[in-house]
Amino acid sequence: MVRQGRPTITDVARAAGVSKGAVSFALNGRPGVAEGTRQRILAAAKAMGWTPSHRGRALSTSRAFAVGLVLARPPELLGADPFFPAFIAGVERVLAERNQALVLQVVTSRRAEEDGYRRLAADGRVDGVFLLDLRIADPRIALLEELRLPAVTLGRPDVASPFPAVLVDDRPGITAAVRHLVELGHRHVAHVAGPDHFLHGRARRDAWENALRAAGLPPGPCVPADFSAAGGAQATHQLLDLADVPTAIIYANDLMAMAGMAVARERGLDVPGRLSLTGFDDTELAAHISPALTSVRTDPSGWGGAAARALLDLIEGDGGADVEMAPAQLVVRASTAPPPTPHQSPRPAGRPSRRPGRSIVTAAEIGDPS
Amino acid sequence: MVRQGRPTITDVARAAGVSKGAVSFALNGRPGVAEGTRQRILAAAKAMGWTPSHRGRALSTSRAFAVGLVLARPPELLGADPFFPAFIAGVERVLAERNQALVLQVVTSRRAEEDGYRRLAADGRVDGVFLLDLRIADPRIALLEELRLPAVTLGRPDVASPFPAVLVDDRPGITAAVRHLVELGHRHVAHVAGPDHFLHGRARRDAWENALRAAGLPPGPCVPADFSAAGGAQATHQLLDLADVPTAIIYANDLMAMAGMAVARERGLDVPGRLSLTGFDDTELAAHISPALTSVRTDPSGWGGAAARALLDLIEGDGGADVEMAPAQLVVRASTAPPPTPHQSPRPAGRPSRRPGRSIVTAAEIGDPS
DNA sequence: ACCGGTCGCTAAACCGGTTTGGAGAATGCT
DNA sequence: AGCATTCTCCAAACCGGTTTAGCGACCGGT
Repeated sequence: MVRQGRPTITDVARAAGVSKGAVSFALNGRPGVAEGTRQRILAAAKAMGWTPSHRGRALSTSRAFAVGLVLARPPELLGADPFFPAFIAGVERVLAERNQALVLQVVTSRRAEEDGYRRLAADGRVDGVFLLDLRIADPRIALLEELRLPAVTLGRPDVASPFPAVLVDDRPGITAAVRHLVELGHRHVAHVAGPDHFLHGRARRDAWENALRAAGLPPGPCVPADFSAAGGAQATHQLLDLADVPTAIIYANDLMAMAGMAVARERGLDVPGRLSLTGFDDTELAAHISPALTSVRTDPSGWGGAAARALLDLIEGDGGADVEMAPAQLVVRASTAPPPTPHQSPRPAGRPSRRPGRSIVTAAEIGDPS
Repeated sequence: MVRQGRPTITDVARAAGVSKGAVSFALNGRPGVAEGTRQRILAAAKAMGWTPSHRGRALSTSRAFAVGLVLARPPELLGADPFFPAFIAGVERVLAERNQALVLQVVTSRRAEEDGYRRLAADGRVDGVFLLDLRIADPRIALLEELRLPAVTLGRPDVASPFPAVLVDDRPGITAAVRHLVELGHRHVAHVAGPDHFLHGRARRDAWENALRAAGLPPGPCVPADFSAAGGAQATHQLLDLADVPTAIIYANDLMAMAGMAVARERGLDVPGRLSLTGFDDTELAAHISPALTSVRTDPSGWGGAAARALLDLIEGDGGADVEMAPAQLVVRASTAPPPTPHQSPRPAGRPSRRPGRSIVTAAEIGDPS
């Protein structure tokens, strides 16, 4: 009689002439099974192509062998932001090694986001989750605690958090951008920020402000936007309508910077001749627009890998420590140049040299098209 | 004594004074349980906050209550392509309604892709999968058949397929783009295509070729690229290096078109004065670059929703029919204009009027910035 | 009053693993 | 040899649901 369907542990046990328990022990490398028997069992398993049923295992061990990610960005932004796919790719690389799966949830409203976590927890679909896009006084931390759902945050929350964090620091990149512009002679450096309630948006803005102050300059105007191209364009219009037009704008992401570049062009302002622009993310496209966009390179895929490792370690019981990631780096391209009216370049104290060092690299070094 | 952990069906049964079976029947709305008893059971369940364990149910019903998606694009492309996030968002909307989850796998090599499906099937993690980016003679169809994994394809495969398809047709969009350019007077319309092995890349190319022939024009040069900005830039260089430089280029996606626009600018070619360009996807950014990009709008989110519905129906047993989606639409913006040397506009037979009809819309109509 | 059928429910088997308690054999030690 | 210890393995319980077989009560019809 031909057995139909997948073989079960019982079939293997019968074939190897042992009990179910023995097969389980042999498979999981537990002691208490003679080496010869173990080999015989494994051979039988392989012969009949048996893989332990994930469902059976999940039930008996109360584990899901999966982790979750709830994305709560508006759909139009999701598509434009290169962050998530890269992050997820990094996550997957690690998960695949450990035979875990990623359960994704995309929601639009904040209310739905909470439900998303609740459902993930209630269904026991996942053993842990990633917490991205941290917000000021993020309520999700308490929620996850209440749900007893292990988590790893991307960035350090501003509230007490029991969860390990993957420490990403956007500030050095922004600081380097400001310094770069100041060195070029800019004195009116504006900022188009991300939404106020995001911790990372706030961090970029603070870094911009602090770097300007450190250079002895007053922070220029700052207008918060929403990371979308439309928002970037609108913010740029606002800045260029000011009486005292900035000579440089630091955008919180590439998408807004690219839209801003178009706005400048439409208004007849040469970039970088009259206006310098910098982005953030270093999208693939950044190097391929004209002029090529000076941007801050981050490593979302690396973050994803680190976050996945941290989360799995946390779930396994060991780990729980924060992991620090390399700081973001400025990539200098063609969208930045000295300002139009040649100021006496202020040369801030210490005059950071432009050598490609920790936080500034040139386009050529990273293989940009010539 | 306080029960710890989540209540189980046994707890509910005890509380309601009935057997496990009765609770199960009541919950699932099966006949054979008196109305009064049913109410009592449901009340007890609600009182103690019981939700049936997904794991227990999965084991006993041999269902995963989840569907899978294996993404096999190179990482750098994943980030740049707005397709996936939008598709996934559409999928999620439907899955959430039906209390199903999405298991995502991102792989890089084609070998890993096959393993991805095999693992998904072997682990029983999903009840079905989506099949995207169909290729010529796609081997995955046979693989999924062998794995007995229900699937829904996006587009109609070129091989016999037992799976329902969500029929998306990129061709009308490309056809409209060609017609638009021909109407403007272009006679040398080139194409920067996607990779040859993709069915949709091939379809766009065929549409381009056929539309030109239909207009009585010889197909211009066509260079296949890889959907990346770098690829688009390189392809554009190739085209502009030709002795007979085309006056218009149709790109298979926005990303390549944007990179191409930058290349043209760097070479001193005015867009659209000397060269007209069209994209595909209608990325958010397309409307916000300068000049704004004429592009073909698709509806990946709608496709995702339709695909999810089709897949769930297939899994449930009903359904299995193909579902047809609205054709892609051309959105005319500022990157297209009459060619430099004013040809006698050939006015192809029938002279399709430019009224915003089935497959052409103007930027204003879709709320583009003025 | 008897009989056949339907209704409402319970007990138990089942899905496919993991884990525990203990039996029996082999080994070590005196 | 006798006893304690260790090793190897099995049987059975368990995870939390679904599903089947079947039992008793109630119903209407003759």
